Amino acid sequence: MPEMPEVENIVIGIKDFIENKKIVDVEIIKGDVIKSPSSDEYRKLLQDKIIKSLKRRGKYIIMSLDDGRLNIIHLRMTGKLLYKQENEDIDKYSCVIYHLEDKTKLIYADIRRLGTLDLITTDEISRLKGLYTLGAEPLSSEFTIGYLKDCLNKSKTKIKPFLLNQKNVAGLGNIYVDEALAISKIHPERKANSLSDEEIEKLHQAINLVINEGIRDGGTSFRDYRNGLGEKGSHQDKLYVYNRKGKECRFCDTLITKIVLNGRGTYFCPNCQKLNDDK
DNA sequence: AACCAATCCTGTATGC
DNA sequence: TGCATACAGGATTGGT
Ligand SMILES: [Zn+2]
Repeated sequence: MPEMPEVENIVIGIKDFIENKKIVDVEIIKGDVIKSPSSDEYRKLLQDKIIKSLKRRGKYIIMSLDDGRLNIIHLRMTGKLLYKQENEDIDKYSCVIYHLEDKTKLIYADIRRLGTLDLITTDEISRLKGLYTLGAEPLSSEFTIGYLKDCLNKSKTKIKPFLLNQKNVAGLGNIYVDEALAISKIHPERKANSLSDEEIEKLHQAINLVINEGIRDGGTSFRDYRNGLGEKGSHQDKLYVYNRKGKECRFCDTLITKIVLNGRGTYFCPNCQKLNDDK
């Protein structure tokens, strides 16, 4: 469900409410989302710990505890992190509830339960391969045109799967990749290493643009996404191609096409985003 | 090493 | 209505 802008909004929205608060109890309803350690250990290790910080890296949420451990949360497709008063009703799909010292609670809820919770020490981070191998963050000083160009030239795959690979750019997902390719007018099946310098520059700019606007709009809410306070985002109203099959391209009025690429629904304008002979 | 299809899981939409 | 099928903001696994 959530890509970088959605995760960023969740973290920014609730961090000030939970930082420096003590976890008085951990209630485990659906323990299969806890990947490590065991559910019992997870609960015991978090009990009476103080949340020192809540941060984001890629699509991961990193909760630091006062004993140095890290509670690593990944929402995958339908995970939510919700902050509520202790007397408020909880989501039907709640999996884990962190009860805080001030009569509030943080709830991990997940319809499909594809999301993951891992409680680790700092020297165990390399065990979480997905987190350890993340590439540069959009909008960061590390994410330069040169960085993108180097990664692209090392790749033999198509540009869309390249951008979905978190080792290249951290935090992009299916929506924002299609949007960035639409804005930079690049066909999703182009080979990553076939892009011209001009196209790489436009793509770099488009990635930063869609991520920045996604964050500013509070994320994209199609069905499940809500921020940490249960509010919808508004970026779904501004999309150029994603989920717009058969609708008019906002640049040229051609109808948006949908294909399946590496198992992911993929939207593009067949007029603005042409496939050259270098495929 | 790197790519890609299958897989995890449940809910919703669509078609017959 | 009932049932089957496809599909969904993702990442890991295993085969090639
Ligand atoms: Zn167009």
